[in-house]
Amino acid sequence: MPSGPTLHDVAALAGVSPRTVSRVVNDEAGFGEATRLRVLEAIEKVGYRPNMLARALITRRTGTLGLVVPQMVDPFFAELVDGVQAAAKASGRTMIIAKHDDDLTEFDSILETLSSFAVDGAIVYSPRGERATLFKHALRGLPTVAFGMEISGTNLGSVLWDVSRGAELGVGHLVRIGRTKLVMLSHTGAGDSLLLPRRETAFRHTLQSAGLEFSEARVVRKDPTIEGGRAAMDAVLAAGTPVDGVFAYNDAMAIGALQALAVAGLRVPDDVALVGFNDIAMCSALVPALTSVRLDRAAIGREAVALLDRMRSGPDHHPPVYVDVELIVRQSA
Amino acid sequence: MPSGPTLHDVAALAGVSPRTVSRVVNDEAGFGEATRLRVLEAIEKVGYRPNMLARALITRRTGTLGLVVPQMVDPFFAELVDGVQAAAKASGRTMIIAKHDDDLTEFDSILETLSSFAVDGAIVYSPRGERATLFKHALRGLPTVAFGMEISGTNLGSVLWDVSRGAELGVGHLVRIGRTKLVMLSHTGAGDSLLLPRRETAFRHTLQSAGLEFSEARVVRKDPTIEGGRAAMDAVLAAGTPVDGVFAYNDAMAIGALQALAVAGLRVPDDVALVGFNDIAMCSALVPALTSVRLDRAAIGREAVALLDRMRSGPDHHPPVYVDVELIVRQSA
DNA sequence: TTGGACTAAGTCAACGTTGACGTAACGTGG
DNA sequence: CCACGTTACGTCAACGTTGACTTAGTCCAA
Repeated sequence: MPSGPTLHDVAALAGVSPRTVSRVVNDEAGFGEATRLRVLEAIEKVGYRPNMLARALITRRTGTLGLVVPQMVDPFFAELVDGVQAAAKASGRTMIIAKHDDDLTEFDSILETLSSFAVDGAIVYSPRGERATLFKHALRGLPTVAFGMEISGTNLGSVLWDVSRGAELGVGHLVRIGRTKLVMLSHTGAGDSLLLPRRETAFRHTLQSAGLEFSEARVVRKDPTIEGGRAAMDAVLAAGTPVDGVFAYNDAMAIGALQALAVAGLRVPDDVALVGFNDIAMCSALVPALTSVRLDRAAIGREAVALLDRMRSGPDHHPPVYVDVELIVRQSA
Repeated sequence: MPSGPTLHDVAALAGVSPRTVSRVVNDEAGFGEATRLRVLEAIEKVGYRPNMLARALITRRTGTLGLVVPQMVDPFFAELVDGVQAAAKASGRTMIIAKHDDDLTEFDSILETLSSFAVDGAIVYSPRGERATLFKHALRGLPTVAFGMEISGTNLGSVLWDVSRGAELGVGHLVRIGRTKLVMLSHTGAGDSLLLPRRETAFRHTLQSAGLEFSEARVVRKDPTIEGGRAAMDAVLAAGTPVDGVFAYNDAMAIGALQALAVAGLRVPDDVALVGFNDIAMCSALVPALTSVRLDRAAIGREAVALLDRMRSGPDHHPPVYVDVELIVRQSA
């Protein structure tokens, strides 16, 4: 692995000092036009590229952000990654993406690695909402923005979406279109302790404020996957629970419900209306297209990057940032 | 952003020279047991973490690999990323992931960035199979493994999967289960020029060698998406082309076909058997579960990392590596 | 003409680590 | 007890860049 040409090589060729080349490269002031041209020509000729390692060693800035998510196979996270990366790119930064598989030890070591590479900040989806690790690295000097959990402090901020309101929107829509026998397909939720209960609570509240019956039998909990959704829907049908509207924990479960309903010969939305959560891209490609609560991933990414910027220049404490949710009505409800 | 404790801080506390601390940290030889313990204790006490930037500046190694893909929202790529990352982790390395959105300029600048961060190697899915950019950066010293295209040279290798064989497997299976009126849902294929024709060619060859009719009307080309697959299948049905077996360009198109067939009241696999390509995770969650040609993403990742290792220590030229494909038979065919 | 302000450079050290080399102390075989 | 190898360190420079400071020259107003 050759090291490539350095400032010195360029300087020698252009007949100036390395410091001057550095100034030209970084577009600082303090050089003449003629010099600038000679230097640029020399840079071109030797194919010089700045060594980020050396630069970062001094400046302590890399122009790089770290993004840490549990996984990327779930389209929700894939699209979240996309949104954050778009925002990072828009602000001229490179992204390092890593995943922790919900493993706390790995999460810790990823943050360690990011720190040792001197990323300018980290944007993370903490495994099971874990907080201590976040505080630890933030205190050591890693500016961090957490997703989906309310947390703030020195070097630590958060971006959230209002899950309760999203659930209200979804369930409210089912009520508004005249559905009265609602069921929620929820998830067993070992992790995600922060966000899960809100959806169920909102489900109950919305039902009650609409004067509709609520009972524990109207919440079925399975894995938050297609198979889980199918199993949950099957369980509802097998139990003979009357149902004309379904609110799913996420889109994957909604897709599973769609399958189960099709197999059972029930039409969507005629017999049963169906609302998902997250609005992954696939929602619009389903038959019938899935009504879902949208989280604007692009906005989330922008807010996270913007918050990181504010944290770097502003005072210690920054309040959590909330990103709007929105109901996208399609064919399924 | 504080810089954190350095070797010097540890050295001062332990009463030794920084060089000795460095030796302990890197587990080189040349220090006594008592010293080792004192140093470790001091490291613990001050919370020392090595600065990767400084280390990499000298050693020219970062223990980091770069992975560059067109995008991550397509489950195929998401799972590919997963496979590569697992392999990198298994060999003790960190991954930097970036996406280029099929933009050649961005691809170039990503490779530039990776070089300037001194990654130990890059694993890339080149936009539209572009080669020149790969050669350029490889020659400049970035060891690179390309996916899905046959290329090799100094610092440059490739990992491929045999698309033709995959297509033969898929189509052959349809023939073997007695289907005689086959259709291929292909894609319009601006990009992917290398891999696309193979599938169609294999489709034709397999048909012909089974003594079945082939005509251009039996290949319909649309976008490689769910919607594209649905449109393609609709087109086949609308044209009245007799069909009892469908081979799709990828799983997304197969899912679209599944939808179109359901809407048309045709049963899968009874009326029409269906085979996808890639075997994304969702295949097994569909109803009916989708038979698909599997590319082993974990194996692909392992081979790519292994090839990179061989390239770093071996001679200049390494032949392309082929990863096996396999037909996963489920309910749809 | 002097002095001050400004411009266009150059010099040197430092960032935190490791490579190359030096050296004092100790052990060991003859 | 001397020569020699080995162990356990220490010293110093270097990696490629930028921060802080210096310097030489120019321009202009007083």
